[in-house]
Amino acid sequence: MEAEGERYTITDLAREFAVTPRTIRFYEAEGLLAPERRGTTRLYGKADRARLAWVLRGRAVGFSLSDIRELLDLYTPGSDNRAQREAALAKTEQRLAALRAQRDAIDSTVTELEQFAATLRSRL
Amino acid sequence: MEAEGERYTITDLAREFAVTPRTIRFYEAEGLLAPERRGTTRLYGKADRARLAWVLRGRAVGFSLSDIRELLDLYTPGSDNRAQREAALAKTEQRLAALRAQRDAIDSTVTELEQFAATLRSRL
DNA sequence: CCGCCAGTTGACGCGAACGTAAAGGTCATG
DNA sequence: CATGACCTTTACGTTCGCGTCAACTGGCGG
Repeated sequence: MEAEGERYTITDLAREFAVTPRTIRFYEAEGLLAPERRGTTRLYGKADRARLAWVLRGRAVGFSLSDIRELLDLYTPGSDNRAQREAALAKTEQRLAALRAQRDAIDSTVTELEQFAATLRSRL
Repeated sequence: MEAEGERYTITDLAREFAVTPRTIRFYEAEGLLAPERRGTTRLYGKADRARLAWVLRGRAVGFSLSDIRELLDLYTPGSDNRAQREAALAKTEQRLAALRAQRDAIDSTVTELEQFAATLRSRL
């Protein structure tokens, strides 16, 4: 089976995710994407689209591109020996801890901004 | 009253918040801090300390330094006419919306990473 | 007075994440 | 066949957030 399904051009994805084609090519140069080619033109499938979505959400939560590459590499099992899986688990849990801390920081900031907004409204 | 209270040196604050003095000076150059001087040496008070804490938490949630400066400027009322307060309120609520969106992104990512961690553990 | 530490101001450097030409290939359409 | 739309690569430019000297200035202990 030759992976039937939607194919997207680079500008399709760029529009859908509100980034520039340049950005998508840059992610490919960084090893985050690897679309097929028809000639020289890139052709993206469902999986590529999902990876791109992952990358962009990673970026939205503050991950660096190399962070994201690392996580994506964990997702795609590769040669699966025990030590590698344990390392992957450890790294994943580190990320989780950092994310929860970040969410706490966001919550504090939100609370503070809400109070500030309230006092602003009260003075109108 | 001459604002009695603790005074901190730059390295005091640097240690307390786990940043380098260079970082603190940089924030001052960016207009985020404005400590007193005894001669040329910087002296930080409680308010400066609080501002620094704000800056660092802002950075932790992904704000740029100019974002942070903007928010700090809103906090310090300045010349308080009605239009300005309404603008401040609008900007504050934009920030709030962005922060909530970011928290949602974090929650999604956390959920996904948790599932991934679970499958990793099940394969050990 | 000497050395040393802690502070200061430039000024240049750097990695990350793209933007922005410059120069060209390919394909449809009039 | 020429024009335009869309794709490509190569390569240099830019912004942000500091790091890293370099060179200097007090203040303090011995």
